[in-house]
Amino acid sequence: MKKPDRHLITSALPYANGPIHIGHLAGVYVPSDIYTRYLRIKGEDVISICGSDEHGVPITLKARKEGVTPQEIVDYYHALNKKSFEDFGIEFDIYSRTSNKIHYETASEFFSTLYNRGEFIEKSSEQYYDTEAECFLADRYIIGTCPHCGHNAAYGDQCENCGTSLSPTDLIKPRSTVSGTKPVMKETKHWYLPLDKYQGWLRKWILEDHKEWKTNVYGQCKSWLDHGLQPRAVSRDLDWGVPVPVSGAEGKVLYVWFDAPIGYISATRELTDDWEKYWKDPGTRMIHFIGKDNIVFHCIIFPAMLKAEGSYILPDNVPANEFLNLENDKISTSRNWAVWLHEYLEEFPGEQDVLRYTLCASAPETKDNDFTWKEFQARNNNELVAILGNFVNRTLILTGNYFDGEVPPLSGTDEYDREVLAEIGVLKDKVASALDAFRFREALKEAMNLARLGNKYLADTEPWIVIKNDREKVKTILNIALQITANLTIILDPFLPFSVKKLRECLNINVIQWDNAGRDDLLSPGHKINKPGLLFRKIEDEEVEKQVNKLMETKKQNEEAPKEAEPVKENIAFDDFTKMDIRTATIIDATRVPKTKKLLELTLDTGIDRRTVVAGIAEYFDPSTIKGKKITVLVNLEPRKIKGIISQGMILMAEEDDGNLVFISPTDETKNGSRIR
RNA sequence: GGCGAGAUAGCUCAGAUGGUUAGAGCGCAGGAUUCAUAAUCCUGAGGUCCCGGGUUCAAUUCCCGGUCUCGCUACCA
Repeated sequence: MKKPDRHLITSALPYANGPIHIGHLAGVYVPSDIYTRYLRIKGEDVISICGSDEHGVPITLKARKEGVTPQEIVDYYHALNKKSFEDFGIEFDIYSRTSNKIHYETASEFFSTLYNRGEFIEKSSEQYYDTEAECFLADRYIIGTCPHCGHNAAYGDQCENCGTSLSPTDLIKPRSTVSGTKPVMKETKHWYLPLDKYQGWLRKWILEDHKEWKTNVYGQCKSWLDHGLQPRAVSRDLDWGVPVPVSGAEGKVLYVWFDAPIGYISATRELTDDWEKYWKDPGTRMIHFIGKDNIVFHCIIFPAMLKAEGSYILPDNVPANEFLNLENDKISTSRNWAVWLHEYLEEFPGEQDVLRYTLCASAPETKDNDFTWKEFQARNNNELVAILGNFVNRTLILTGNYFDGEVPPLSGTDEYDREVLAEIGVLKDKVASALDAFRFREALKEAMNLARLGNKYLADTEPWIVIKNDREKVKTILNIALQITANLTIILDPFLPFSVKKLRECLNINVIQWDNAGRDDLLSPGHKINKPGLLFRKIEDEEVEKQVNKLMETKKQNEEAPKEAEPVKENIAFDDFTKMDIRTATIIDATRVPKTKKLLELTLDTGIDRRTVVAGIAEYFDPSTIKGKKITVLVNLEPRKIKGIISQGMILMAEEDDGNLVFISPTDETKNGSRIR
């Protein structure tokens, strides 16, 4: 492979509606930072780009809920996250944001270029419109009754109660969250990027030219390509975002998926006037660091955009990671189930490297992985303290004790000495080839093996015994141990920048470039080292217990008050109630509806007749166990065809907080068809 | 339901274009050692390589079918 002239590293733009947590770090920012630092210490031309993604509906919703403007929301999280990254040692060359003027300009220009060239399709469709607020309603702005679970505040894209994904037209009794009124369907025009047009070259570019991409990435792309790509809307009716730069497009903005990746470009423009060199010169190698939820955008959609524009380079690789769980549970911002970066930085001051190390050592590279505080403690105490910190400490202390802190000369090596010295170079190459292939866990393990090698070397040569009758030999031994230590400052630099900085101070040396790793003369004889300080401290049981308790407390709170009390629906007239004909009934037969996950076809004896009802309860009940069950049923619901079966009525179910469903059954013996009122 | 990824030692993961005893780190057990934050070093125990078929002289590896986990997607009360 030809060596690139320069590197452009991008890290997924974090969405500015919440703080950064360990899942973000392990999946995206720790690997991207390690990779960037690796290239830097190799002396490569590299820039690392990131910033806040500040548009999109969720931010407008959060703003509305908190009674502030979207700008205030993004200002808050942008500042918080920017500072957290800085404090954590994630060294972006720029951490920009998509509400910047330069981003508006860049995104508008990008759109206009494609627009003028006729790359978009214009299409009109009917969408919900709020006549009072005079605006179109994004899916999330519409709430109504969930057709699945009856939850009366389901969003137009998803019901948060039962997790079902919806479209706004599915909602029963939709209402606008803007004005509270009932929205009407109205025609609106949008622009679409015809992804299908790029299907051919995407297929070749990914499936043939990039077989080296990670299997999860490659497989996901193949799946999309095999399904066939569809045109995708690039605009939305919303007032928060980059306005569509076309006359007659008032009240329309660029869809956030279109504007966000352009954020990489605008951030680069903000960073340097030379930005085109990084984005348009084929000598640049672009790498996107992302999580698995972003694969399709970075491997298919953004490249299609860049290709359509024509003057940009395409990514060379997209090393997407899987997800990180926390103490056996999915990380969730809304459930507060996370280790937040800004909190970690406060609670473990000066210990950035411990988290960097843990997250890298068990990064979700090939499959989802679990973070536990116990493992965090073990990694710190058994590896950072016991292997790395300890080796460095004993070397420096021995040098202090025997040679008054001066590097002794290498005075004659035996075969074992030479083997050990040679091994340094071997390990360096292993670290490099692992990093080149984005295998960060393996790279870190090999880097730590250098410290292991040091410990073994000291144990085998026993300078504390040799000193008694062969001082010359001890000079050689400690020289070698010190050379290993100096090599550690190079090889560990990308992973543990804070500790390596401390170590350099102890050794009284400056940054040494990567290519020098493997050498046995990094420290010259007579060089004075400083008094050693400990690189890492042990983390006590109480500290991790405290963290676990904090999580347990969160869990408890979630269980006790898992939901906001559901608002009581608006009052209805007694007549409305009497319109409903609810009866007791018995389930006579139940079978699964083929090719569905949730549906059961029930045959009921309602006392009036026998009828068929389709119910979405298959996930909770085995058909064979509910036959003969006494239940209640709404019998005069308008019949509806579901999966080709006419459903005549609706079973009444109580839904518990965890989504579990319970039949509403009479507690005493009741004749089928008894009316409920 | 469709698609993608995964399933290997108590835990986290490597690995083999099929071929003697399947590896590493941590944890565990025993030993050595004391320069070092009781830290290190050595040795050892631990695996029906998810299950069932098939191909083969030989399968944990290839093929077919299934189970479970995660994700995307569809259908949907």
